[in-house]
Order: sequence, then structure tokens, then C-alpha cells
Amino acid sequence: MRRHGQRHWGGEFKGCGYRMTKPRQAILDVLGETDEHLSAEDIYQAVYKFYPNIGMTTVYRNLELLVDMSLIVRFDFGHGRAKYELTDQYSEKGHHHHLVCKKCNKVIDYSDFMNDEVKFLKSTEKGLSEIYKFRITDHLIQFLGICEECSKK
Amino acid sequence: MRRHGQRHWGGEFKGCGYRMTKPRQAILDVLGETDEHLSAEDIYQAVYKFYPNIGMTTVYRNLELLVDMSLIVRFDFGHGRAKYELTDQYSEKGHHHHLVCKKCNKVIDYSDFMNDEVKFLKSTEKGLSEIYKFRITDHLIQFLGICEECSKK
DNA sequence: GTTGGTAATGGGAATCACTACCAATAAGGG
DNA sequence: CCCTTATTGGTAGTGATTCCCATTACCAAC
Ligand SMILES: [Mn+2]
Ligand SMILES: [Mn+2]
Ligand SMILES: [Zn+2]
Ligand SMILES: [Zn+2]
Repeated sequence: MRRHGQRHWGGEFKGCGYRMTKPRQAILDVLGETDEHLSAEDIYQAVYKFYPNIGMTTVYRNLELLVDMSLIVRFDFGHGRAKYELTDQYSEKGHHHHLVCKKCNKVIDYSDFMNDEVKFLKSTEKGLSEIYKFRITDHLIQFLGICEECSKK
Repeated sequence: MRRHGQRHWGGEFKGCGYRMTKPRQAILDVLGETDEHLSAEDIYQAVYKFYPNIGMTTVYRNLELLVDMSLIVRFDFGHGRAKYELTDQYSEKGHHHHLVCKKCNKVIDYSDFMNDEVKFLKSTEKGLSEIYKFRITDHLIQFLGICEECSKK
């Protein structure tokens, strides 16, 4: 069951009443070994290969838990199924946002121009939280359009 | 069937093979008379009050059409059902973005600090489209956090 | 090592938003 | 008014996600 490249998440589960289990380790492994944005079904399929006892219910339940624990993030790109990624701090990608193709639904990660972004966010978040008494904890920035391949057709 | 405040959309349907029908007018009316972000079900309920023949299927079908025609916009906030709004140019709100409360799922419109946004978008979009050969047509910006009421509990 | 309590699992049924299908209806140009 | 064709609305799916519940894994205390 122990495989290559797998990370130790014990610390994150200590003291909060949760246990590190095989399914949880497996789900985190799968998410840690890909660059893609995986759906619950994708994750189920991938985990199934080395842990065929896994149940779909367990995948969904644990995805929810891991989101609550902020180990992973859930995205609703509006393509029918939710997608999941490791949180910035646990991912090699680090803080990034998405380009989403309206035609083929491809999602491209980018982390360019973060300086401009930080400048923009700093002033905007401050202003908004004062005006609307809203405690901002997170932001979602994405650009929609047509990807390179799709623009050729 | 003709009611107050209703707008003439004839022009938008001319010449493209589409017809202006009662359900379409009704859906646009409902969206034109609210400040909220309505789901298909919300719209069905609202239309039902003055046009009880309306069918859920027709609502879904026309929402899709109206999105294609760019008269309305669809948002997937990840709360289970999609929400719809008039497009910026047809809405009193104009161009705006959203604050989304993680606790109560409330969505607040804002259009403050658009100068900062424009500055940020201009440089970022230009850079991204060059690097990724991606033709950007639209953007999605939203801030997540805890709204005023929810922070009191 | 055994026990007891709680966390976690996984299979199947149930939900819920949304779609496909199709016969019946109604725009709207001529 | 007529005809063509877009559109409607009911019913029966679909597909993703959640609920329920009996069984199992884990862990700390005897
Ligand atoms: Mn990503
Ligand atoms: Mn809005
Ligand atoms: Zn594409
Ligand atoms: Zn709230």
C-alpha cells in the first residue's frame, strides 16, 4: 500500500478527532501526483487501481472533509462536475488562477503577473471589506475565452 | 399579459430565426425586475404567478438560449444550482462582481474600485493572451468570505 | 490482549438539478 | 388567413452527489 512519492499528512489529522485512513491517503496521493483538475469520478478511478475496495461514497465524503480541512480546493467550473486540486500551499503549483476555454472546457493554470494581482487585490479587498463589512478570506479570478487549439478550428 | 416595466426585446430576436414568445418575454421580465441572482426554479416560480402554463423545460431551454444570445449570464457559485442575471449592458447594475458568503451563500453585487480592476485586467489579459495564445473574452472575479450577519453569529 | 466507544467505510437507495424526446401549439412572414 | 417552422410543455430519463445503515477499523483504557 505504501507507494512512491507519497506525503505524510499525519500532522494535519492529529488533534482534530480525524484519522488518517487508507482512502484519505490514497485520495491525497492521487491529487499530489497530478497536474490536472480531477473530478470525484476521476479520483475514484485512479484510487481504484491500487485500492479496489474504495467506494464512491467514501470519495465524496472525504473530498468534502479535505476541503473543510483546507488541504484541497473545490472548483465549480460549471461543466457539470466539481473539480479538485491540492491547496496552494501543498501543491507544487503554488498560488495560481485559471484560464478556462469556453469551447473545449480545458482549464489552464497560470501564475504569471502575480505582482499586478497582489497590487489589485490589496487595495480592492481593503476597500470592499470596509464598505460591505465583509471579511474576505479568499478570491476567485479566472479568465474565459478560446484556447489555442480551439481557435484553429 | 402585458405588464408594467416590461422591456421590448424584439430587436434582439429579429433576423436570427428566433421568435419572441410569451415564455421568453416572461423570463426576461422576471430577470429585469429583480436585483437578485435567480435560479431556474426561482424564475419558474416567478413566471408561474402570471403565466401558469409555463413548463420547467421551457425555462431551462430558454435560459440556455438567452445565455447564448448574451442577454443573460449564468453563474455557477457552486451551491448546487446555477444562477442567472441580465447581462451588464441590459441591467441597471452595469458591470459588477460578487462577494460570496461561505456560510450563508449570500451573493452581494459590487461595482466599486472598477478603476483598479480595469488597470489590473488590462495588463494581465494582454500578458496572458500572449503567453498562452488564449483569446480572452471574459473574466470572473469574486471574493469569498464571511458576510456581516454571519460574522455576528 | 481484550473491551468499548467513536470514526470511517462502502453498498444501495434516494435526491436533485438538468436533458432528451415528442406530439401538440403558436409565431409571424407572405 | 395560411403555411412553415420555431417553440412549447409533459413525461421519462441522466448523471452527479447525498442519505442511510449495517459493518469495520482504530485507539485508548482496562
Ligand atoms: Mn488549478
Ligand atoms: Mn450579480
Ligand atoms: Zn479549447
Ligand atoms: Zn453570510
